Amino acid sequence: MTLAEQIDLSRGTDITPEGSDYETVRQVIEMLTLDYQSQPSLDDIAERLGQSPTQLQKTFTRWAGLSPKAFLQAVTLDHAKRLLGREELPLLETSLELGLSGPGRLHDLFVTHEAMSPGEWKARGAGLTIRYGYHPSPFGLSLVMITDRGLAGLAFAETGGEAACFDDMARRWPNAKYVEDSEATASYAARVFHPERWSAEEPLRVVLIGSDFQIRVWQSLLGIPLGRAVTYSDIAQKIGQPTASRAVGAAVGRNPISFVVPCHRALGKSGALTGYHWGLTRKRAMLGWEAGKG
DNA sequence: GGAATCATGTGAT
DNA sequence: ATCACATGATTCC
Repeated sequence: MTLAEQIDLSRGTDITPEGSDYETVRQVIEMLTLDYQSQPSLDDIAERLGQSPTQLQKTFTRWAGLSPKAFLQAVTLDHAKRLLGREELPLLETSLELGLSGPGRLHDLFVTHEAMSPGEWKARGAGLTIRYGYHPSPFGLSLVMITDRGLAGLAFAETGGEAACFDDMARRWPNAKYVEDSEATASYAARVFHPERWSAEEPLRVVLIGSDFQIRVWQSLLGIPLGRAVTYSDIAQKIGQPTASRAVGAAVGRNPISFVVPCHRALGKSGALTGYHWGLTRKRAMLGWEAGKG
């Protein structure tokens, strides 16, 4: 299925130009990653994509608000290390400090989160109705899942992989009742990828469905401001289990509300992007995209 | 710089 | 019980 067809399929969302640009961005990131030894230039890449460098320039500025050069820099290990920062400020202080510099910098104050009780978690979604729909996004086709308490799931489908994506999500809460309803999910989809539309007055409402440990990890992810990143061991320290960094990695990997709960801002201690449930390319794309917002 | 190896907590089976 | 991990530190080359 082509991207244009996917966008046609989506109902009730505004069709953003960013949505159709992702395919180009994805290919560029993959070429850079696969051929990192040969260091392909922008001209090389444009040629291989059958585009002119000028077209590519336009695509990047439209998609990320960044020139190709700045975008490529944003995707390097050096940049990731900078995101980690040097100083050892506790996360909350850091975010409050950065929050003073303007709207859109803060993450957690503009997202209200509510956790399911342990009992509800153990019931594996029994008694819960989850409505879902597919919508275009800057990072490919997204699957949005909501309950009446808020956004419960956000996932990404590869082209033609909608069913696999749905299964991946539905397995997490196997006893829930699933109803396709993209009219209901459209209002979430319209805001999720526009963090500048989140506000303290009208926060994005999310509901975390997971184990106690997972919820502690996900809450701590919500404290990472735009333009910053933390390591898995930072999170382990923060939740008071300093030797559990690997368990943190596992919990981060099971974050059901990707992007909104910014699990892409968790990196290895070296700055390496050690993994991403929806593909490392997408993690790079998110960090590059955010580099244009900060 | 790797590659190999170890200690490690959580959640699924 | 056992196993797979989106880790990280250490110890070899």
